[in-house]
Formats: sequence, structure tokens, C-alpha cells
Amino acid sequence: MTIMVRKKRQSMGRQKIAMKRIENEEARQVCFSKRRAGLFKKATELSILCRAEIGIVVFSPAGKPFSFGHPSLDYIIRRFAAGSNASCPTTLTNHGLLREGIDGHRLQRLNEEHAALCERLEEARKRRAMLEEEVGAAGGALSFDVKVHDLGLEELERAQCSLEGLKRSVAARREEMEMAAALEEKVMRGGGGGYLGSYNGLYLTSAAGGGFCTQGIERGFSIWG
Amino acid sequence: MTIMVRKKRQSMGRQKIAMKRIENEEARQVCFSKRRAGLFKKATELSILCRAEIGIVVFSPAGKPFSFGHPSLDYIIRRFAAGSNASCPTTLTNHGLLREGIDGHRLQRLNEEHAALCERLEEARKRRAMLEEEVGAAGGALSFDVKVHDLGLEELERAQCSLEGLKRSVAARREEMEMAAALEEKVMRGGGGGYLGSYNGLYLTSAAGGGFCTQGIERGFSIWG
DNA sequence: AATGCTATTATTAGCTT
DNA sequence: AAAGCTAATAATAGCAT
Repeated sequence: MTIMVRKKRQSMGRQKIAMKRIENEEARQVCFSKRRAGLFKKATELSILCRAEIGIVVFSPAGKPFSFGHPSLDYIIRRFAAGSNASCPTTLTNHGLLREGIDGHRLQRLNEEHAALCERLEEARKRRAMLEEEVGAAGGALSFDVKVHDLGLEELERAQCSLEGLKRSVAARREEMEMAAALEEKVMRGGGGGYLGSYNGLYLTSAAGGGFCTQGIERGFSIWG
Repeated sequence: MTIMVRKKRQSMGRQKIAMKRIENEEARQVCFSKRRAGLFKKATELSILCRAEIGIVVFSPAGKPFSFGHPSLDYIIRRFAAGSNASCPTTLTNHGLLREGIDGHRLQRLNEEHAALCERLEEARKRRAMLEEEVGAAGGALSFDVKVHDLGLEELERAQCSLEGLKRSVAARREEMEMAAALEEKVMRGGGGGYLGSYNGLYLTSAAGGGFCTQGIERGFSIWG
């Protein structure tokens, strides 16, 4: 006799919730984490799909700040402020900020992290180069060797058109990637040996698709501690 | 005799879309409107459910600014700016490593963004790896030396499919590169010519009265031309 | 706190009006 | 271009790990 072992329902699934403050503190915290992530994801998608520029600041119930920015929060705030100031006579000027030096140890860690990233970046660049070669070969072969043959004209035309477009698309992307790489090199060169040397007010705007989000950090600098 | 009157399918329903810029201008605009509304709704829910304080600024592809704020955008920006400067003691400890001092907030932000970017880089790498696998599975992968004119339609379609995957792979790589470039920018740029000062005296006309959303106000410029 | 798991609810792409 | 519709995809509440 067959015994049906029915798993107990593993989850009630998503339940509808009332739109009011979640009283349970733990549940509220979990909800905040998940929904903040969801919000930032939505923002990322909006920025990519529509080329929108977005800045978000969220203070958690505990008062921790989280931010998202594409291309950067600084950019968004400045742009917004500039627009808002259009009717405001006051100009945005440097008011002479308080400054503090960077703790040496933290600085060293930043450097190390940066170096590691550079390595990975180099890896990625090599892989990209390989792919480009492959794509170039494929595109060439396909677009040049296609001839009207046994295939129906209609299908062939469709295929050709599609592949041609693809080739151009890939070519465009390659160009962009090369430009990005070149730009990077420029920046790197400017930095000399370590990245510290390039704190000279470089201002590059990234056309990147995503955005930057920061995880809320306490007022101290215990980022990696 | 029973006559089955079948309504023509009234809608294809939601279709999956690729995460890249929507090329069709009209579709992009519609998508922006809908998704901006969705984003603001999500923000509202987060603020209510978790008592979070949130500020959002979005520039439409046409350059129109939209904002959301709870309790108000002005409040959020001021709090963010204040928090940023709060950790900036009067102490001036220049170790001589830097030509220009970096205030605490900048360092903190650098750290946060650096960490966030590391995550994104990792994500991008995974996504690319998956795409590459997909390309491999699509059949034959990168050996496109075959004579296309000898292929049957079915095989040609497979080739197309494979190339499509390849294209996405390249796109992913491009994204990765752009992100990496952005990372360089973030880490590299330092003193930044003093825009930090703008945090001190933000004169933001509160576009979001009482903590809600503003529908775009015309501003004088657009970077997308 | 974070991650994984689904059964659900929520959002939205492509149309139509 | 704004609003509604519907069939899909996407997000996530409640649990378990």
C-alpha cells in the first residue's frame, strides 16, 4: 500500500498585512531590512530601465542612515539643490569645513582593499578581452558568410537582420568598454603609485547602470571593524 | 448546439523584460511614470510600517525632478547633512599623507560606498558567470566558424539564441566594467573642489511640503539634452 | 542579524480606451 | 499621456535555519 507522506505545509506564504506600524520590534526590524533592500532594488531598476537619476536617504527606526545614489548621492543632492536654488539668490559655496586627517591604519586598509579590487578588475578585463575576440570572430563569420541559399528568403532576411543588429550592438558595447577602460587607465595613471596621490579633485561622472547604496553605519568609523 | 464564444485574449499580461535601458521612448516614459509611483508607494509603506524616515529625489529621463519625503525632504536632507557633520570634531589631524584633508563624513562615505561596490562587483561577477554558462549551454557556444549558409533554420535559430546569450554576457561585462570604473572614480576622487561645503548651508526650498511627493517642477536644464 | 523557503499578495508590461 | 485591464512576473510575510 502506498503511503502518502504529505509534508506539513512548510509556510503560510505571504500574508496580507495592515498598513500601520508593526508593533513587534523584531518583526519590524526584519521588515525594514527586507523592504529597504527592495526599495533600493526598485530604484536601481528604475535608474537602469529609464536612465533616471535617483538619490535616496533612509533613516532606520534605530536612526541609522542608509543611502542610495545614482550616479551618486552627492550628485543628486547637488543637482536638486541647484534646481531649487534657481529662485534662491544664495549661492552654494564652501563654508570652510572642519577637516580631520585620516587615521593611518584605516587608510592602509583602504589601500589594501583597493589593491585587491584592482587585481580583480584586471582579471575581469582579461576575460572581457577574450570574449570580445570571440564575439568579433563570430560576428564576422556570421555576417559575411551568410548567403541566400536553401533557406527561405524571409527567414534568412530575418536572421541576417537580427545578427547584423547584434553585431553592431556588440561592437558598440565593445567601444564603450574600451572607452571605460581607457578612462580608468587615465585615472589610474594620474594616481601614480598609490591611489592616495590622486586626491586632487578628479571629477568623473559615471554612466554606470546601477547605483551606489551604502549600508547604514554608526557615526564612528567602524565600517570593517 | 453550443456555441463557444471565446473572447480573444485581451492581454498578454506582464512580460519579462531585460534589465537594460528601454529603447522605445514612449515605453520608457510610461515605465518611468509607473515605476516612480511604485517606488514612492514602497517608500510610503516602509515609512509607515517601520517608522522609517525617508527622502527620495528622482530626475526623470527628461530631467524633471520628483521628490518624496517623510516627514519632509527638507528634514531628511538636513538630518543627513547634520549627521554627516556631527562626527566631525574640531581636531585637525593631518598626517601629511594627504595634500587635502578629508573630513570624517567623506571618509565614512568612501568606506561605505567602497564596501557597497565590492558587493555589487561580486554580484556582477556571479551574474556574468551564469550568463556565460548559459551561452555554453545554448549549444556550440563560441565556435561560430561554421558556414552559416549550410545551417538549417533550426540550427540558425540556435545560433541566434546563442549569440543573444553572448550579447547579454557582453552587456553584463560592460556593466561590470562601468561599475568598476565608477569604483575607481569613487575611491580616486578626493577633496573634490569643495562641494562638501554645500552640505553646510543647504538652502533647499522644500519642494515636498509636509512630507509627501512632488510632481516634477520644470527646471532649466537637462543633462540628456 | 542574515539567508532560504514558499504561498500568497503586489506590481507591472503590453494592450486598450 | 493618462487611466484601466489582465496575465504574467516580482516581492515578501511568516517560518525555519
